[in-house]
Amino acid sequence: MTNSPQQPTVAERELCGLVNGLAQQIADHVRVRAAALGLTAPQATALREMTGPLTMRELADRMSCEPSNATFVVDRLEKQGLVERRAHPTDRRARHLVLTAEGTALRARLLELLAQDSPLAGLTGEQQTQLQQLLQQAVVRR
Amino acid sequence: MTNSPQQPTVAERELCGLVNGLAQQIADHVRVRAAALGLTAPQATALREMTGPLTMRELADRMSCEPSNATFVVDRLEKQGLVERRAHPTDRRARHLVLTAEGTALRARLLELLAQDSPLAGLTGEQQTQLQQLLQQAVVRR
DNA sequence: CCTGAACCTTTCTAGCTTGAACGTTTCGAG
DNA sequence: CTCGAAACGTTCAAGCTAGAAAGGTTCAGG
Repeated sequence: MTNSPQQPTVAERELCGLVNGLAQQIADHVRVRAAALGLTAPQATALREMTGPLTMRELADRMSCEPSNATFVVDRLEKQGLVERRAHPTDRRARHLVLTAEGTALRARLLELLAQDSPLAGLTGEQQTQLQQLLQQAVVRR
Repeated sequence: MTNSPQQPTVAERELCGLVNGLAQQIADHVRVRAAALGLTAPQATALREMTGPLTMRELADRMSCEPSNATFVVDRLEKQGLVERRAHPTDRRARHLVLTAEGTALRARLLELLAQDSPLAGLTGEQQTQLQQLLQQAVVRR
């Protein structure tokens, strides 16, 4: 009513497509680097997010997925001996995920690979900062 | 030479996470609206992109997925009587996807639902334009 | 004409993802 | 203390996704 009567929808659909396209581009980037280490893309994403001990729920949040999916991915990582499910020190409901020695080593190699040929190389450092601010504002926070 | 020396890697990982998080947020938005029409999220995305007759490859590109996946999704839409695979007028290798009357009607209702409660409501129109420019530059074009 | 490279689509397999249901544990209200 | 609501993680079914392989088609060169 106040202003901008009728052109939001078209651009918005394009915008969603662009976000999705870039996310896909990032996922592809992770996929090929992960394959070089015998990992799938979700497994690599999980490993990348393991900056320290996490609960399943925390990992799921970092991966932007459901907890049931985190269970699936961690199952695979555990079978490969990269992470361990330990008892949580203060909450018996929760698990404490920790990297094994192998997991820590593989994660270091993964981070090296992921740092090469960034999927965001088309943007300058300043533009990346700008993008980060916009995205932080767009993402719903709870 | 290729990149700036100081703070690229840490912020970049966060940036990728933000892009993925927003894409997930958009997908969730589509999912709930689509469910109200008896569609899944990928089915709704395909329907949304059917602005006119498309080949399977063109649809896959618009959905940012592999052609084999487009085959899967179109199979479902075809079973529901929403789209038809016709012969392509000039290339016998390709299929010509067209919406049925039902498909056209359902697509109209879908677009209405998707226009409500935008997942990008956290940004002003100006910021959305800014975001669009950044994303267009970031997405690899072939 | 013919041949090979490239393209369009489909099939198949293996893996990913969600949502609902479930058992366990925690926490606060009465 | 006891009860119920809520949280954590897992299981299961149904559906999505990529990648490799294969059949048919197009096109450019020889």
